[in-house]
Amino acid sequence: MKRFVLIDSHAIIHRAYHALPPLTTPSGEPVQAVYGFTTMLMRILAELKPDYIAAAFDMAGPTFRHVAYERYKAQRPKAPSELISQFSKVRDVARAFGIPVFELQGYEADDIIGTVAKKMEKQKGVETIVVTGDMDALQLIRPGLKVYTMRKGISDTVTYDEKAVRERFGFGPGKMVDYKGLRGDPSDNIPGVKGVGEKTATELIKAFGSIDEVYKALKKKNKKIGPALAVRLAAGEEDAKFSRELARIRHDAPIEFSLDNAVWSGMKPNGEVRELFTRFGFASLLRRLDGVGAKNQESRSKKQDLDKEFPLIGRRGETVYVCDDTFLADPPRAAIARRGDWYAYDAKSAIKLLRNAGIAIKGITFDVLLAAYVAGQFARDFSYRAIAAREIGDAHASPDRLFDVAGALEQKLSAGRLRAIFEDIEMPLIPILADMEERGIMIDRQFLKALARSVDARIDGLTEAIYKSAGEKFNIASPKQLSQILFEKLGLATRGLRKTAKGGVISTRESELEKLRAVHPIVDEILSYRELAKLKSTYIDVLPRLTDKKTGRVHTTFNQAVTSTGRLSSNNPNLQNIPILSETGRELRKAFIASPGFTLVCFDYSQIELRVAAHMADDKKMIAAFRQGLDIHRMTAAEIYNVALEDVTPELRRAAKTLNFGVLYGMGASALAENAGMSRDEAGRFIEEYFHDFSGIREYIEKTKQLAREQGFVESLFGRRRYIPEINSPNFRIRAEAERMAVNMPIQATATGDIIKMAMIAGAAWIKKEKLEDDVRLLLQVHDELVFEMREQVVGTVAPKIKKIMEDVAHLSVPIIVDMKAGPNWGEQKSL
DNA sequence: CTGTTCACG
DNA sequence: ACGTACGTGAACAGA
Repeated sequence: MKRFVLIDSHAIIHRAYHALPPLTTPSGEPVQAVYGFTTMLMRILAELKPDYIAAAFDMAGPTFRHVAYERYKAQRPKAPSELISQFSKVRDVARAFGIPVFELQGYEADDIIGTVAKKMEKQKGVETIVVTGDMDALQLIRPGLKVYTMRKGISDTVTYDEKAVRERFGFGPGKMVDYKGLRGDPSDNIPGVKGVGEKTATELIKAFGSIDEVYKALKKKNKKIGPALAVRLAAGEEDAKFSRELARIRHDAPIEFSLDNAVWSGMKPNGEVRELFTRFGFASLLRRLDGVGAKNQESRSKKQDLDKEFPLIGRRGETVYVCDDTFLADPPRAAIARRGDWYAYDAKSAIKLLRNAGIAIKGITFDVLLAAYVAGQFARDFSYRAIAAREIGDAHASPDRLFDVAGALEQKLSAGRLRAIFEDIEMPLIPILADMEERGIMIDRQFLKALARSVDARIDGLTEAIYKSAGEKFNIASPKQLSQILFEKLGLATRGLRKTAKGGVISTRESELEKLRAVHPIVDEILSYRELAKLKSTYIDVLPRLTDKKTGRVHTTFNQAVTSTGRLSSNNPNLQNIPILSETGRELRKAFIASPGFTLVCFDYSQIELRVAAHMADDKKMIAAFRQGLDIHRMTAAEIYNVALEDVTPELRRAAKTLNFGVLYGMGASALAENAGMSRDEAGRFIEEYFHDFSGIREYIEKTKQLAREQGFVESLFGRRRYIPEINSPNFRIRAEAERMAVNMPIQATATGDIIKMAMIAGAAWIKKEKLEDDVRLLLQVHDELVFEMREQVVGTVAPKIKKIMEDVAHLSVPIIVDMKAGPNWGEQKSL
């Protein structure tokens, strides 16, 4: 089977233009779209290895769509001149590569694509792959035609065939135009039916198959279409049909096309390409050009001199600068340079990038990203550009100025104990996180699939029930529509209900709906629906997509420079907020499994924040309680209610627990009342009593606020800082908010910033010392919890040791206790 | 692109 | 009378 690659240049150019930062040639002309197109082209050539290739372009001037519909793309601002100037450069690149270019006055690139794709239908034995950045092309998919496009940015690519479209949308490629006709597309100014969004359009197409069938059903008063939706559909019939035609890619453009003119016989680095790359400043691509075709994989041995293996970008005395393409971008995604030691911006990314190339880097001593994060000040933006702008006044500093940036930050780390936080905690954590990310955690996809089916069935049932209770169909996921149904149509009482923050609309959040449970059966149904829909769309549907097909593992990214308290955060996917409380949530956790031969072992710090608070506040009563191993919530309840420990009821304990945590965050009487289900007065007395009994905590809160006012920042036990300039704001609300942050930060930072990170480092060091790397692997960190997988036979000896290391990593005036649990997966864990 | 809601610690 | 409990990431609606 031969392969024909058809490039939608226009879409790629737009995508690259928006996805990449503004890169320029040495003479200052914008070229990021050209760069993006070129890297994409080179990747396609390497990855897809085409036998035939062609590129379609737009031509300036109106197209038939403009003639038919004057509002078409009217709202879209005219392309900026920085983009327009890049179109011809991209054409030059395509020509220099020897790729035939197709364009036609009055037609867009995708119409040319459609036409060529149509002609290819008859061509047997040739598979067509359309490369684009535009989901519209999915309508072209058929047996023998796939679409290669980008999920986000330009490097995250995905190939759609018929099956993939069905999985993603629930219907086949042939239905895409009908779908878009209903849904519309704001970015193309395609109206669609007003009031019908992605979800409703999907449901309609799934149920009826096409716009025409939807309207036939509407006329026959099909029960699947509720009254509200029926009104919207009726009003939008013309729009729907017209939008469908706008969305339809044409396949009758008058062009001559023959495969014979599109033969690709491989990349031959020629003078023309070289000349262009030089002119555009594509230094790294120029070097890569030499590698194309000459596949000398063995030369990538680990011992290779880095200078030879990686594109140098400079040398100054003893200093060597290394980079790859991500370093050349502006700002670079990662950077690394050598001056005796290794310096880096985002060392974790650099380590992973180099590792993928078969090169192990050890001994990175200074990460500009983390230094800037630890030095903190008032900054939130830690992009290379922002840091460079702050530290050396040059937002466009190239990576070879890393040392200058590092030098400036080096000074700032002299403040307080910041250097220790940086050198002893953040820097050593880097390789540990890199390992965790690369290792990933195994997912049981069969299990997830089964769970998806059962959750789906329950959602369908609830949807039916809700429509029935409401007397009409509506979008349950829309707070606006839901509010309208609940409070207008069904007339549920709104007294005492909260309004939303900005819109002044009555809130439909869970804590409000909770109050209406007894009033109407629909409330319960909605609550259950919400829970399941959230679980499905956020976790169950997403995890399989992010799971590596070959290894069956998901790889999160731990961000080390985001939070204001020194915590890590996790994204893509976020594995720090996997449900646990609800029954279905726990079910989901069962999908996270240990590798074959391994057991999942979890260690969590028991009430670590409260223990840290007792220590930092030096609160005698609380310290005594922890030392005696008392149930702290029970003890709090006994104290403030003035009852004996054994007389504390579960209700009292629950209220005390809310208070114990609430106080750490500066909770007020009204919030406590709301939360613990008591009156405001009662809550007020409760808090008063609390501070009377735990006077150390009260004094600590006052002292912390005072300190924050005086120095403008607060500190963790180990000297991590958060600057809070708003602490002296004349605005009460802002000041109060700042005070709560000031009180909370030292505790949260000490417990879930410093201590757990120190434990990770100590644990990793021990594992290494004992040469247990193959048997014991840290997989996840969830703020006060570490998740390992351990080979079954070592659990008995290793787990107690890890527990001990975690408990001994810091010495407080109260014991630090770690609870251990183990099991075959994350959902079924038994205490060890 | 913002607001709302909700998952976790 | 009010938005008053801290720290995150993500999906979705609607403009």
